[in-house]
Amino acid sequence: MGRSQLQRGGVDRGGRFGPDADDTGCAVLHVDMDAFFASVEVRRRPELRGKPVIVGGVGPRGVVSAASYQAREYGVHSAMPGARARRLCPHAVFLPPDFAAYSEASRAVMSIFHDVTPLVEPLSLDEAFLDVAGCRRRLGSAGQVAKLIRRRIADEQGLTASVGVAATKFVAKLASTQAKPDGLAVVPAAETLDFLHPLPVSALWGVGERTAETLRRLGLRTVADIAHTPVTSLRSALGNAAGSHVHELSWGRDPRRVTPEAVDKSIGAETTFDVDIDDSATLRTTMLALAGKTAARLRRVGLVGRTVVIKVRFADFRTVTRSRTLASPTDVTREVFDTAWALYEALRPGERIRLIGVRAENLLPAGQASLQPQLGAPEQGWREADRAADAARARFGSAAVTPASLLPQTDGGGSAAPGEPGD
DNA sequence: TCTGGGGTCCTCAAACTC
DNA sequence: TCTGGAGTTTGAGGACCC
Repeated sequence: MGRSQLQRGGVDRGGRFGPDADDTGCAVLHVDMDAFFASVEVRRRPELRGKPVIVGGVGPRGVVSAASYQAREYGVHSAMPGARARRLCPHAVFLPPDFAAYSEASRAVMSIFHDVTPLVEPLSLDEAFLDVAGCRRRLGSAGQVAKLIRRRIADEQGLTASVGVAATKFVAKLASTQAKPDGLAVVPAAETLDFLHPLPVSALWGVGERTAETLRRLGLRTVADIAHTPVTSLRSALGNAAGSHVHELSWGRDPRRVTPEAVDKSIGAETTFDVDIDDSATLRTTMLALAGKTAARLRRVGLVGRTVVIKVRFADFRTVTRSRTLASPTDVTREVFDTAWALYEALRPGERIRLIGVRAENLLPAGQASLQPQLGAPEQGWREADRAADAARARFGSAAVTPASLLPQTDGGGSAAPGEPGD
């Protein structure tokens, strides 16, 4: 999903880069499910087949999470505000996201990948890289493996996927975008630059709206333009890392391997209020719920965080963050909340607030961390309370344990209701 | 047009350490 | 003892991705 609409054209899907192109030297597959969330909804409600279906965009400030190809014909795409999507396609079926269903479908698709190779690197629920170099004797060339995977996903899951086959991750990803929907594109290793150079700069990974505008001001419009610009000029325009990065990609150089296990760098939760608020009690209650959700997720995956970050977005969409690094890492709701709230109190914005968020960074495995209570703080008691609450929730459901301060109140204010508070 | 929620990575400045 | 410089850590912000 995402940017698929912006880099079409110029590629001959049936010929040079079609499903039967020469796949010598290609070992990387990028598999991307087509309109995944919308397709899962259509699969369980066949009466929606052929209709514009939009997942997300249902609340007053919601945005589109996924749109079926019928909805995309009206210009609807992901990340578009729901109100705009409704104007463009008023007869579309709008559905709230059901992440449990999408996760289940994702697990089924990923298990097909794991039947093929252990070298699977998921990027999100609906896409993954696969290294199929070791499959040749058992299953055939990369192109043949791609066809097999597409067929199994269709037969066993009733869903369609697009697959890109190339020598590198980055080119495989571009190829799958070109193949959409329900297609297969193979970029022969020897023809990588012919594939790459006509594409717009925005096709490059890491080039978003801002960077594309900077490059446009330099007169750089295509990947070929970037390739033929001195890397020093790119570095001075974009910064060292980004300048070198786009220059390397423009020559098809991408040394990253397919790496199966990714380590979490941060875990957090945030919520946007239906209406901007300045009521301290609502903010505090919401912050407690977000801290609880964050700490519960840390405990579930066995991690602790050393740095607590809060994010505050004001009514005018300005966003600030504040962070504090603790003396020892934590997964205790109370400690996450106390730190987050202290950061908020120090900020004391005095403006109406649109969004707040809590995040834990500098993560490490709970087993490796020395979890020491702060001076004077009964942390052990809080940790035990968290564990008991986790156990109760596991047994009786997420609503089984709720801090008193999160029980329904009669005042108005925000409508945020993040799940899994902690205490 | 009016912008979600989950993240990663990079840059820069200031503080700190050696 | 003071000082400067280099390297590291922390904090904040921004761009980007799905």
